Amino acid sequence: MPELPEVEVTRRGLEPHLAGRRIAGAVIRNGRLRHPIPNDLGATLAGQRVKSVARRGKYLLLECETGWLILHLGMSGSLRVLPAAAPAEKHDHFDLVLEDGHCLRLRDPRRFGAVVWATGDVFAHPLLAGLGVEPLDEAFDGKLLHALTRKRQAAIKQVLMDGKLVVGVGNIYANEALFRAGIDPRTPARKLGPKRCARLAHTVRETLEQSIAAGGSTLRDFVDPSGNPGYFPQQYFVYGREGQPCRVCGTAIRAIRQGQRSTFYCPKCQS
DNA sequence: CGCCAGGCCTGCACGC
DNA sequence: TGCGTGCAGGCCTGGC
Repeated sequence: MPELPEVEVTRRGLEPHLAGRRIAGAVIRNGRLRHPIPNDLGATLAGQRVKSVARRGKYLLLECETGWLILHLGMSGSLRVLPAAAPAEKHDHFDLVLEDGHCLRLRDPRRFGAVVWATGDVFAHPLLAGLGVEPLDEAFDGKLLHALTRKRQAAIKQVLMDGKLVVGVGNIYANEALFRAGIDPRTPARKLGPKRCARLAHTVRETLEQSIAAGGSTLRDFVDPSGNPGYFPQQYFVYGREGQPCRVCGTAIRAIRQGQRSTFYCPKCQS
C-alpha cells in the first residue's frame, strides 16, 4: 500500500533511469487495471523521450514529448527498472520499454493501479484536477488546514484522508500524524482550532518527510526501483498496534473503525 | 471457507 | 436550485 512517501521514493529512484531516455514501446500483459490500458499505448509512446519524472499526490507523472504517462500504484503496485528481457512474473502487467535495453516494469497483484496517457495540461486531467494541496508544499500549514476544515463536521481522520483537501495522506500516516499531534481521530474537523491545526499540519509533514528519508516504510508490497525490498523497519506509534502499549505513556492502543477503515489511537495521549 | 487489507472512484441521500 | 458533504459499495488478490 504505497502512500506518498513510497511514491516519492519511487520517483527519486526512477528519475535517473528514465529522465532523458528514449522509449522503444510498451508491453501490455494485462491492461485491465483501474482504467483499461489502451492497446495502442506502445505505438503512442514509441520514439518519445522522457523529459522528467514528477509526482502529484500519489500519481507519478512521466513527462514525454507529446504528453504525460500517468502512473498510479494503487494498493499493491510497485515499479522497477529491469533488463527488458527479464522474464515477467505473474502480476507484471505492464512494461515501458526503453531504447537502452531496460524497461520500467509495473507489478500490481490487486490491479488497483493505473497507467493513463494524457495530452495537454496534465494537471487539468480528470484524475488530477480535483486534488488538494501537497502536504510537503510550503502552502500546507496550520492556517490552510484550519481554513479547509471549517465546514467539515466529519471526523478529522477521515477529513485528513480526503484527497480533495490534502493529497497523499493515507490510512497509516493519518493515524501516525494524529498521534503525534495528540488529537483524537474522532474529533469533528471543524472543532479544531488554529493551534491544533498548526500542530497537525506540522506532524503530517514531519511524518511524511521522515518516512521519505527512511526510504519508504515497511510495506509488504513495496519494492524499490532497484529491486531491493523496501523494508525499512519503521516504528509506528499506533498503526497496527492494537492492544500494545503506547510508546509514550504505556496505555493500550485502541482500534476502531471509521468509514470502513481501521483507526488506531492512544486514548490517553490523544484526547 | 470467509474475512481483511485499503486508494480512489462512483452513486446516492441529505441539508442548507 | 445546486452544490458541498458524508456515506457506502465496488474494484482485486494474497494472506490468515
